[in-house]
Amino acid sequence: MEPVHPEFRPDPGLSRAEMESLQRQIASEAVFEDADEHLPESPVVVGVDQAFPDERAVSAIVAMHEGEVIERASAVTDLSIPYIPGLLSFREGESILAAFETLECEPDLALFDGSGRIHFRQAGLATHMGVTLDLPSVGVAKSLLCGRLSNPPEEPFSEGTRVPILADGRVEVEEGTVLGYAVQTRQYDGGSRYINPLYVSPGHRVGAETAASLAQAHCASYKLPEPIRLADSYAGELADEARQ
DNA sequence: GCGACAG
DNA sequence: ATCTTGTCGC
Repeated sequence: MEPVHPEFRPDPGLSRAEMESLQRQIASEAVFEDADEHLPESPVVVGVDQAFPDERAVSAIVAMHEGEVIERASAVTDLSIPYIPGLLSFREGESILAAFETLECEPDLALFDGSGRIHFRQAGLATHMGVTLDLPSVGVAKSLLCGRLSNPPEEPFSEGTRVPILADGRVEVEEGTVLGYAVQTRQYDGGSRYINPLYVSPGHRVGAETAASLAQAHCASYKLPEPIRLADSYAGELADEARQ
């Protein structure tokens, strides 16, 4: 699929100020609530993840429908900027969009490895990609970029726990706005080890509660939603090949 | 100056 | 994220 808003393509050649300005524009176009048209009964869901062999970015997309993998797509690009917290989508976005351009099926929803609305300018990777493609999207991060937990219960959180993530002073939105949820998708029973929660937020055309529900609904036996987990291992395979 | 920060 | 050995627990 092609970008519906090519003007939002993440050009790594922009200055930092220009990138941040574009993010504010993207955030204003983003819809952080459920779309009027609900998702189909059995949606095609894609998981997106990256790996970085040497100085290149490998983006992998795994498309699933009713629990089955129906397509895999990928792309490799050279990296032009370093990792800068808050500007991740400008480092990885080019290869992600290139991979989407080779995807033949029409996804109804995309799950990204990284933040969506949980971002300084409310325009994390999942939001940037979702708005650019005009595709409903959800951000699934393994650590918290900004914001704070609201009234967290005692740790470790038990499986199924959801804790609201509220905007703090670092986020360009009214303080206390619900940006997403910490979601404990899996947890060990007793024992000495415990699993950290996921930080789930709306990318585009999805509300915070729905984003959390979608992330949970797509988990199989592991902490990460299955489409993302499969995209992660696929990206890893491709990266291994690229290194040789 | 200090703190803090997805992948 | 990536680079890496060992170690814990089921």
